[in-house]
Amino acid sequence: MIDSLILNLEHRDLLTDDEKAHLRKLITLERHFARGEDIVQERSRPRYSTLMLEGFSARYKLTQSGTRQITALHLPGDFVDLHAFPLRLMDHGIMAMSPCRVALVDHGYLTAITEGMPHLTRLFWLQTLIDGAMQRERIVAMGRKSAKSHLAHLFCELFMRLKVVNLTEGYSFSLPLTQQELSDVLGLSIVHLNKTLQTLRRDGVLAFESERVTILEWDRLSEIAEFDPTYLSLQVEPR
Amino acid sequence: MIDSLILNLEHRDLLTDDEKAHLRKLITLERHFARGEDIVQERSRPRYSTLMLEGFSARYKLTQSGTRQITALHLPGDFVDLHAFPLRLMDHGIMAMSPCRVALVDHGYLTAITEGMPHLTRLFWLQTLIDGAMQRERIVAMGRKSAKSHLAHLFCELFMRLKVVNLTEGYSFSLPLTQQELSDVLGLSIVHLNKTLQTLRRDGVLAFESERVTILEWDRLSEIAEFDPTYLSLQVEPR
DNA sequence: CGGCTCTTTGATAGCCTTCAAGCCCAGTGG
DNA sequence: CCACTGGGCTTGAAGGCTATCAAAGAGCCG
Repeated sequence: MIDSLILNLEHRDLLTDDEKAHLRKLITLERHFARGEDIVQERSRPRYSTLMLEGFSARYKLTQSGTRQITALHLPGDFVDLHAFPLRLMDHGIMAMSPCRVALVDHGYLTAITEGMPHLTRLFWLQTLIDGAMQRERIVAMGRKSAKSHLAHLFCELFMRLKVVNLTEGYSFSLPLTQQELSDVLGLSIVHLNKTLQTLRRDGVLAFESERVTILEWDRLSEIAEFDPTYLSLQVEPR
Repeated sequence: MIDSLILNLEHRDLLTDDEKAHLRKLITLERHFARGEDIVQERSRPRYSTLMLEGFSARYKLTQSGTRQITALHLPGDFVDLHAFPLRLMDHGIMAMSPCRVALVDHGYLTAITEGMPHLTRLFWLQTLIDGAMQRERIVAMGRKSAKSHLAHLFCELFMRLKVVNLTEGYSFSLPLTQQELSDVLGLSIVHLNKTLQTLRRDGVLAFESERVTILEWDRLSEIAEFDPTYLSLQVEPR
């Protein structure tokens, strides 16, 4: 159940048995969301944080003109909404991109962790910092890379993150996003996203059909993306 | 000395005298950096975190082709590099954009805070989450707003943040950035940044000369920017 | 008065958006 | 079983925003 979160954390630091036990106690309340449903609404004040157990979700904002920008994608094992704990008031929404199963973790319980389990606190903090690092990569890609490179980068990142939680099969993984949704991640129009995707396919580095991505040539893809996984902090060390 | 950080935190939650006393003890080592100097280098493993006391600094990444993207600007009172504490290995650099005075805070001391001062820990965590919120705003602006709107948004944000630490005079503030540097923040070419800046000047909403910004019409500027300060978490409440 | 960096301007090219329409496919209902 | 329907995908064309190239003005410092 909670295994994905533990996998996520254990890729960054060692966990004691006691800490794992506490993590397992996190999940007292579970909820399901249908594709397209809001998991957390903008301007709400959640009293619990949500942890992804199954499915994909997205952090997003809408502009006045009604366009959408997705600022982050969240996978099983991501503590999606740890942000709401210190932030209190949500400045953005979180939507289920596929059928989702999530755990709701009461903020009172999180407060208790900050008061009694400093190491676990630092690891939770770390998770939100890695979110920040991923956002910085997105900013760099949006500002200084081509659409093709940006898209390649996104696939590289998703592959690495899904691998951590054992959701890859070889160089292939499930990605339940439409091209419209992908374009909202990259900040491109759907037409241009489609054409960019096709250049990657034509180059033979990638296949993407029926919600499944297969990376055909990792080396060329990561070269196109200028992908350097340092920012994902995938090293076990004392934190 | 440490006043700016305290101002920053006190705009988000109440601090006890004991907490303030601990904050004042943070600064044991102070350093100066010249404009253009690296405060923290990419791929380094800092043993201390840096806190801005005076001046502006920028978080940046370079691409293979040598272009630069600035992912965040940091002002006095910003705990710039709290990130390095749980992240350990820097995936980006931090550069002084003006002469800077910074405090170096030993990570051992921060660990002690996470172990003995849970509320202060949550407030430090909050600071990094606000950094994340600002990055999300940048992503939205880069992906779904025009250059003009994005630039206007940056000025709105800087104004609000500088106001918190008493570095504004009326609607005016010092901004020691060249247009080249501004263009690296927005992910635009310097030529286009210049032309965009001039449309804001021509509209009469803003003046920017000799490193000083004056907002002439806040309402119109924030309308152009679609600026909503919610993401800055400028509310005092229990965290 | 140079020499430097920063700013500004003009011209051209290209990436990306928008608009529009056709295609594919799965689900639905007759 | 098959036409119908709707969402998602694909393609083409035209236009606009932004990048690049180039060069001239402006301000500062030695």
